[in-house]
Amino acid sequence: MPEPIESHVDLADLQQEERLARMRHSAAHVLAEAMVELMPEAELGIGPPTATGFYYDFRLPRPLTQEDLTWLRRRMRKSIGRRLPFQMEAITRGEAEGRWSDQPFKLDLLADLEDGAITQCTHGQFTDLCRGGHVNHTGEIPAFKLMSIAGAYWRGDEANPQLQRVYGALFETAEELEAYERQLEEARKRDHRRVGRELGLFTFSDVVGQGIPLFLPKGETVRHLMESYVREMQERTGHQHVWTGNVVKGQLYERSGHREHYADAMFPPMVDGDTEFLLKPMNCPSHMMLFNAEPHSYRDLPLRYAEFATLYRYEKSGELSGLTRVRALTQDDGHIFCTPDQIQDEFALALSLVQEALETYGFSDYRIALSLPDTGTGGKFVDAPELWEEAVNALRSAMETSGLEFNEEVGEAAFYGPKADFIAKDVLGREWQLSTIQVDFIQPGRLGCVYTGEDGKEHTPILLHRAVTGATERFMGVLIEHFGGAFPLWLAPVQATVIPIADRHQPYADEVAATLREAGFRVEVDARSERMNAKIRHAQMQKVPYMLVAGDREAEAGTVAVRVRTGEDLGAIPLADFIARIEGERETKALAP
RNA sequence: GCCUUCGUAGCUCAGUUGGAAGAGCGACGCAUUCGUAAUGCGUAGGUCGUCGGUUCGAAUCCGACCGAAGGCUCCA
Repeated sequence: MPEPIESHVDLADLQQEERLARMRHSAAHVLAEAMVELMPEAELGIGPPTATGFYYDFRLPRPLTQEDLTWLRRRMRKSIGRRLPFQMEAITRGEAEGRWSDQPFKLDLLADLEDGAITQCTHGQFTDLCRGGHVNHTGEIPAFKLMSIAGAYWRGDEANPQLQRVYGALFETAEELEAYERQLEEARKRDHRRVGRELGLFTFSDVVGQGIPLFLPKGETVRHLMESYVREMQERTGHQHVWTGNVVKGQLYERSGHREHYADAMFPPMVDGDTEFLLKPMNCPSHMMLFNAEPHSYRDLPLRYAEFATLYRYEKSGELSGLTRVRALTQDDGHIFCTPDQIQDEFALALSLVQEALETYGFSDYRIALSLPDTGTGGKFVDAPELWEEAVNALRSAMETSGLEFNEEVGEAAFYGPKADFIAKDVLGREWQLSTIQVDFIQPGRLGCVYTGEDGKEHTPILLHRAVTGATERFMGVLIEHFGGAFPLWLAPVQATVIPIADRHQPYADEVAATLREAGFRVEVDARSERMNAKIRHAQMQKVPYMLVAGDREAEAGTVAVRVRTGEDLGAIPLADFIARIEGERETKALAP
């Protein structure tokens, strides 16, 4: 008879995180119990806690329906009402294999477990292979809701069978659960796909193609401003801008090694006789060819090339998502050719550009991953241990000097070197990689890049790949959600709307607009035959930073009555004073008016 | 790519058992000339995603395709 091994825990004594994890994982057990009752043939996968609840994966004889979720929830409530104790027991491999002989996924899990470390958990009539971490009894499972049904591959691998995953949300109180649902609803309102349509920024066309965003005039204005900002920063820090076209012979990527590593992510080739052309999915090889166009001395280094390059990547259709995952993207790409002892300074310079940009956008909700090779296994990483070590040390040291917090992720490096990625979350909590800085000591050698050293001999440069904001499209998507569409003045596609109160004020409104345009501002006049209230409402919903009301009093005095997007009324201000105010705001790229 | 759900006007959506395609917002026109978040009246706008099938008859049922959303990471 197996021994009970988990003793009573006082939930109140636990850290909230641990307590929630126990509650969520326990709820997953109860879900599995209910599922087995609904469909006795169900094959069970895993049921871990998540950041907002839990899930459980099942292989089932038929697809789940909404009605099933309702039934499962009721059945779970029943178990919870019975306050069934969770009992952990150690069992032998033999016992486990006997119990789950008809449960292939449990047997698969069992194969990875050490003898003596096999435990199971029972509540009521239901027993699951389980490492532990529960509440004492089902009555301690608080407010939860079954949220959605999704497909998920066993162990996340598409070579494995696909299971049905039931997602649940779980919080300690009903109020918190409701707050979570309200927050989801709020997030949907900020979704960049929705805001992008409402503000007339971008669209998609079935006829043009999947994953190819089309930018409307206002969206292109924002794009252009974002890129101009990065261009200005790059010029200021010694980068030279270049341009290398959209199509490249496939042969180049064979030499660089990209074809071997990224073939799946490239559009199929265009064939001309016996030459293949590819839509350019990355710039590095092109920039190396630029480097090779001229002889270089060590005195030229570091040499910093930058390009706003439109790239094409054949992302899987199911992965495409708004502006954050597209097939046509524009990278603010840069390649820095340097000597090995310049790596650390150049990495630090790249870091400072990224930091400056993120700060300008008021962006603080991101994490930094330092991606390192999986030492020992070799595998996809090019074999050059001393170079890897040198590069990893330079990056670590630069990261530490910068004072930024970062996590090291082993095995995540690019095939050509280690890298640091800046990763932000969208409103739905999904993570997207933005800025990136990568060290490359492989490709320059493959593509024959050389410089003449102090010693008069040829040397191979080190290459730094870096993108300040990453892809303009993705960064814009994240920015739209970050600002909820209310861009700071310098970035707003329309910076002010002039609102004539009656038709007779239109000439003055036009005059105001002309003066503002002369000062370089983007201004619209709302000359519709609408009441002022309606025009204000429209400008508010379009998130225009300033509304300038022009009526008799203003026309008489040469002023504008200024309403800020925040709702604040600044009253009548001489036009020249208003211009001075917003010139300052534009100059400093102020986040708030 | 795969799983689930979905596709009706520019947008948000309604459309009963298969029996004459609807609303609000937006657009346009006319009237109104208004002081800080929606003036009134009117008009236009749809191959019901596409193609095929079942049927006397299809937005509705079936199939294929196209597209979109969520998921395929958080290790029993």
